[in-house]
Amino acid sequence: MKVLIVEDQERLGAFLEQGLKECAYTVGWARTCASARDALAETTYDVILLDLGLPDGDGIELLKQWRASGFNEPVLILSARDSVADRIKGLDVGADDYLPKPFSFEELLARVRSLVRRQSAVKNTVLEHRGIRVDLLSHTVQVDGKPIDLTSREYALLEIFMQNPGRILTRTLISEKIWSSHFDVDTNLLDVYMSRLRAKLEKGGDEKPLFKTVRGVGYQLL
Amino acid sequence: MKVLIVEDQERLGAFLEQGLKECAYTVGWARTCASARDALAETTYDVILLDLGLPDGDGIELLKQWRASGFNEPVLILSARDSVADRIKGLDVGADDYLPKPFSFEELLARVRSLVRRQSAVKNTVLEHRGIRVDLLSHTVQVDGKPIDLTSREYALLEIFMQNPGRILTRTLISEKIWSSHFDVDTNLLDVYMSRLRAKLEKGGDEKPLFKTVRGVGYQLL
DNA sequence: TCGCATCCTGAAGCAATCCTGACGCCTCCC
DNA sequence: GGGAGGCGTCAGGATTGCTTCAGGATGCGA
Repeated sequence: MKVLIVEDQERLGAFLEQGLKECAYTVGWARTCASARDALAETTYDVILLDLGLPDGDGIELLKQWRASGFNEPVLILSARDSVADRIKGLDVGADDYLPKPFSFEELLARVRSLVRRQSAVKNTVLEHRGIRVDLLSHTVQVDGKPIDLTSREYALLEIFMQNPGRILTRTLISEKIWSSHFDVDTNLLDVYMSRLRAKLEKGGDEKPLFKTVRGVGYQLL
Repeated sequence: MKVLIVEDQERLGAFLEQGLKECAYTVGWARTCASARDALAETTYDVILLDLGLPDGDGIELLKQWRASGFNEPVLILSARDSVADRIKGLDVGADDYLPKPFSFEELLARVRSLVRRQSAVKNTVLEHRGIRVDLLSHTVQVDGKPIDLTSREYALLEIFMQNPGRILTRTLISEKIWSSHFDVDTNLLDVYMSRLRAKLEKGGDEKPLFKTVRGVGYQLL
């Protein structure tokens, strides 16, 4: 799950970045309108946190342009301006939510979750498949009821598969989601992590393996 | 006192809303599973009234997911299904009470009051977990009956964990609660206090440690 | 069946993160 | 004014996860 922070204040930005990373979001951070545009041109994000007072232009204008050009990811406006008029204006030009500063991080998290959920309609908080349980909120994993320790990379990888059981996921697709856009192709990092996941998830028996390797293409969660 | 009604029948919902409002409850009303999830993500409620037959999913499933993700507000199931099996199923997945339709509003009120009382009774006095006793009123702590001296920071930290045993709490979330909001990210204050807490609370033996550190994320009270 | 491309996986270096003892500053209290 | 205790900072060492690498295994086309 990827979040783009558009915020020029160093402190607040760092705080948000850190906090969201801890919750296993992939985080991008743009400090200006210009770099926000660049960031969105490069990859897609699931949610955008948009501060209004930016050094090189107004966030409202930016949002208006985005919406005009058919861009429809959910946008959550963070702003010190909290008059009703500002709120209405923000929502009018296409923001999905409006959070006045100062806010508690907990509340921000709740709203981000709500936006993500709304976007992907019936997305569950718990994914279950072949005895594997992934709790998207607490980021915990169980296999046949037994809790399994995964590192954050391993978890991210597993989540992608659990969101798409049965589907063949290409290496590029996976790598892009886990290691952000410009991923070095000449590495076997993905292989290594697949190996670790299998080691941690697959039970001893000679059952059907969990992951199928599709040569030259990617992997598939069976 | 806040109550969330999850009910798709317009008539009954309106009736409940009206009745509860008259009794000075703050009332939220969700007509679908999806909006119930949103509502809970946004704020906390003191009691949830949950109807089972919802247009976009089963209430039982919803409740199961909530409980799985560590959500523990009291839930009162309202249902036309009243076989003993249904009752057991509901209570099994974590409902606190079960009220078969049709019911008198009088009775509903009584049960809501009872749930609120039960919860706040538990909430306001003492938290206990793995031999640790935290008295929220006097701010005193005991481990296996022996009183432990904690400084106020240490106590605040412990209280947060005791309010959420088993849940992974991110560093940002904790820091935000203990220190001001928008906490400085580049400090190891939290680490230091975790270290102090462990030193004071964990007993010599080689038992399961009390706190688990989740690298890059936060800590968890086991 | 051979040879090549691809994949698997253990080992090891590296970097980030975490732990913890030491210390200085501050406030409160005597 | 002096002492005690709490708070926050710092730094070195320990730990853990991330990444790279290399050698072997496996699959696939010729």
